[in-house]
Amino acid sequence: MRTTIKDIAEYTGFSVTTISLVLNGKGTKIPEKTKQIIFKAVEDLDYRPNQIAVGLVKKRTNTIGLIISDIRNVFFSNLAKGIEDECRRNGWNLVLCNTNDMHERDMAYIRVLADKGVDGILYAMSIDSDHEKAMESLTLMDSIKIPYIMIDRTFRQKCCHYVVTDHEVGGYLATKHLTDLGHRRIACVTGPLHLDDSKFRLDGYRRALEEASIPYDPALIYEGDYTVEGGREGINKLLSETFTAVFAFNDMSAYGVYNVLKANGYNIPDDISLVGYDNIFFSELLDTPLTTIHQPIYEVGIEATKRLIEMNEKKPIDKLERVIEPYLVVRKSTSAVKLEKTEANESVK
Amino acid sequence: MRTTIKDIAEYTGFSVTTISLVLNGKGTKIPEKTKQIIFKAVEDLDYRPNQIAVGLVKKRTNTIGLIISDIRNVFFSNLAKGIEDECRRNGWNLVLCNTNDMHERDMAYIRVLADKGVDGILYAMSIDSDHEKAMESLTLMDSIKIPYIMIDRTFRQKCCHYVVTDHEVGGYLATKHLTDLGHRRIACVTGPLHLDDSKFRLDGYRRALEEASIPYDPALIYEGDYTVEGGREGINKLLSETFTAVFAFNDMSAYGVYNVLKANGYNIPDDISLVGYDNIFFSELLDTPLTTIHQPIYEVGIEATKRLIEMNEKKPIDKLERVIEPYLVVRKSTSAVKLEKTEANESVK
DNA sequence: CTGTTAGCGCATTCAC
DNA sequence: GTGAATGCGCTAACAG
Repeated sequence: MRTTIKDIAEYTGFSVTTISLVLNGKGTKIPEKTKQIIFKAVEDLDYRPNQIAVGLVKKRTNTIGLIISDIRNVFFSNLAKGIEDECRRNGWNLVLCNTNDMHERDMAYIRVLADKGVDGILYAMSIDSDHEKAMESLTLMDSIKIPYIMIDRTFRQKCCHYVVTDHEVGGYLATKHLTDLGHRRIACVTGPLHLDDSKFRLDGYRRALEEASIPYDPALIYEGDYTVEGGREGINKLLSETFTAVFAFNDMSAYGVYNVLKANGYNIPDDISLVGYDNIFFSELLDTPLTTIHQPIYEVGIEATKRLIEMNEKKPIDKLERVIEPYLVVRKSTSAVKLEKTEANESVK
Repeated sequence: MRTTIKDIAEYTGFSVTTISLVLNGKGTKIPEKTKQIIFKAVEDLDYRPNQIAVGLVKKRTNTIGLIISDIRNVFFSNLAKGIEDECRRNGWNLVLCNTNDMHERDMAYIRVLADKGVDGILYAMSIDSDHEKAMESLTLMDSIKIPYIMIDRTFRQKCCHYVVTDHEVGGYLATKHLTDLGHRRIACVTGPLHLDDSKFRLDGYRRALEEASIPYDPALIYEGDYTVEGGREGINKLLSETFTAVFAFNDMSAYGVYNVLKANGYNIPDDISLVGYDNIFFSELLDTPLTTIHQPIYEVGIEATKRLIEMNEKKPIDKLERVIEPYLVVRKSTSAVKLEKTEANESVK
């Protein structure tokens, strides 16, 4: 049996209260001698407070719940690492919940986390959350009265705390890099466009286009799903159009584009430039290292965790709207557009 | 305030006991009518038992602790996904702990998990655990009296439950594939050799060599650390030797080898064949898709979780020694050795 | 300065 | 069939 506070009370002869007091640093007026004895006993009996009991009375578990779609997604595992690192620094713990992008699981996990008494939830909404579903899960979140912060994905129709990267700027940066290189026909493999992040990246894309006086052509836009397979399908569809560059809305779909392009004999970047989004560490390992937008997602995890813990310390919680800036990482998959395309390509071979 | 069992007792007029009884399916002798009323009240008041209170009295939390080095490692995130999936199916939860391969963190997390009252621990020991440290953490694990299973990495000097893949067979398979292709000089970039898994893969390598009557040459062995950087360093050192194939003990270091080899103008597989280990999803996305050993690590997660949950259900826990077989995945990074190497290479160019 | 008394929310004997 | 009493291990008034 685990030693309890009672055991060390008997062992020392002091009452349970005294023990609790000194162990929680509230024994201001307890003689040094008594403390010594108690600490020694704690040492001798290897006593550690049962956190379940502590949690029951304090209504605090020092635990955060993380709801994401799939930890195997490198993007999310980076996020999770940031969160867990910050948790550890503060003596907190992390409960991991994968929803596989199913809204019902969002709902189920929110309830479970509430039942377990977590002190906060970090929430990356399921990809299948349309307006109604998003509303439903956020209403549930509000009803359980546990602080929560939305990460990565937002849902602006409802006011809530969030820590995100600036997807509009990211989309802009990626596209501007391409227009700066002279590209005027830029295809897009987006993510699901009912998601704010995808929507914003597309906004950024359009802004960069406008600045370069390039008309927006819907025929160049393929709505993907952030997967390698989606990237493959997208570029296959897109290949009937003419373009000199592709902007994939995440690195995973960029890999799909990359594969199909190379398989079809295209040279990257000589024939077609490619820029991704996320800066997954694999991207620099490709034979043609991928130019991409770096999202400081690890930092998002840290920041969100810090704030969530803060919310548990002090009362005043003003609206948290933290936007972290992404930046462009130029590697080998993009180059200036060839003025006389066909000829240029020939000369390369 | 959250509704408690007391609330629904008052609401229905029945006692707390009765509520508890029917909600836990132990009200065999309670009239259907009463049950109906209670269930209705639960519905009306949206009552859900506080799991902290339940945990305190039942001494069960239905929670598993997972100790790994770094969730960003694709290998571990696959493992974690398997674990969490199986947890969810059983109504359990997962607490994630990253140790960054630091033994002291293993120790700290083991204690924390015990304090939180998890019902089981899945433990992948820190990479820096030498004999003494391994002994220390396993002794601690034993002392806290919580069921635990070692995953991926074992420590055979001490008897404990484990679920692993067969590293010896994996090493054998990888090497045999190479010897079958005619390679006789096969370089190795291993993992830390004080780890059982690396040690066993090397054993497998030697067995395949013996079978092919190839002498073991220590000069071809570089002890790496399972990182991309380690792979780079390893191959740079090894390049002074002659060999026609490289066996990297995990895909990450294979990427390092791959990069350096290509950067130095070697063609894979024409000049040098390369086989990795792990079958990370990224390996098939390389320009030269990597031949590698697939470790069913997701399945390891599921299996380990199942057994850990079982240990909480029934008493009889016999020694668990589950070994899951890996298999070879042949892709494009390996080919038959060229008989007249130099000449053959020239003709390719 | 320290001990007594009450719960936290729930499950579980044991009576009625 | 149902309820009152007890306690899980701990913290926190409140006394003294």
